[in-house]
Amino acid sequence: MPELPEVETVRHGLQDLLGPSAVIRAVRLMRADIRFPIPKEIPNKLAGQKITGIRRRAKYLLIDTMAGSLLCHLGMTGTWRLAVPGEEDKHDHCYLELNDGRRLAFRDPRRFGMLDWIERGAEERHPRLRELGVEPLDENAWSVESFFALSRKRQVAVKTFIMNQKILVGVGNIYASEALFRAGIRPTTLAGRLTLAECRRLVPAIREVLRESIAAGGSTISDFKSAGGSAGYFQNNFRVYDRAGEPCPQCRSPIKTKVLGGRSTFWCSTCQS
DNA sequence: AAAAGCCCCTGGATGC
DNA sequence: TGCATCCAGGGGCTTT
Repeated sequence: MPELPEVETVRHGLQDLLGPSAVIRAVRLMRADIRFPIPKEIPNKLAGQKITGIRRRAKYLLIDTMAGSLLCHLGMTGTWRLAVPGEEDKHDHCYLELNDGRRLAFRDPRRFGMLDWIERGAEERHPRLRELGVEPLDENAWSVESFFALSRKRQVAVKTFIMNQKILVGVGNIYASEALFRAGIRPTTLAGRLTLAECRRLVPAIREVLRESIAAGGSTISDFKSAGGSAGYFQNNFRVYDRAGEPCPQCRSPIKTKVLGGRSTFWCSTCQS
């Protein structure tokens, strides 16, 4: 589900829900593992801690306290919601019980998500965070020139390349197709064959589609919701994703689809060369 | 080092 | 209504 805009939407929603002075009274873990084992010390570490901030890094959420951070990846189906009494679910894996009586629930039916504990100051040593590429919306960290340089000699399709979290973070299967359409580049183009001119279109196209989606509250497919419970509407703005056979919004020729690197891919063979 | 394939898991949509 | 099949926002791990 969640690519950068959705994770950012959840982050923002959690921040609004929690406000500046939320305190965790207790943590309940309902299972020992989801994708990976959930550290058993999380309840002890978090009990009594004030939440000092909610951050996003790549597709990860970090719930910060003075003791350390709860690291969370939403996988495909992970959600954080304010729990509604009587709506407990078998896929609720973790509850954060707040001092004000509210309960935040982490629910993840497919269990592709993760929860981990990062001791304060140990963030840059975390094995999952250490290997991540640049934040595409960080104007200082990412540029056309650095992207062009990184792509040299890479024999992988550009769509797979921009979804590689070690290169740049946050772009998943939806926004990869959308950004390449906006840039007029075929998903199957080898990354190493991108011209500088193409990179000059692709870098801003990635930024543009991510920003637009964040502004729309992300894309709601199936049941994605922000932590505050509202749905995003960027799915209404998809130009090619999940539109196989429909007319291209620019030229009316039918949108094509094929599986690339195991993921459904959508493009216009007239507008993208 | 880089690329390709397989795998984890549940549930919804579709077809018979 | 039931059952089988396919597909889904991700990414780690193993093999080539």
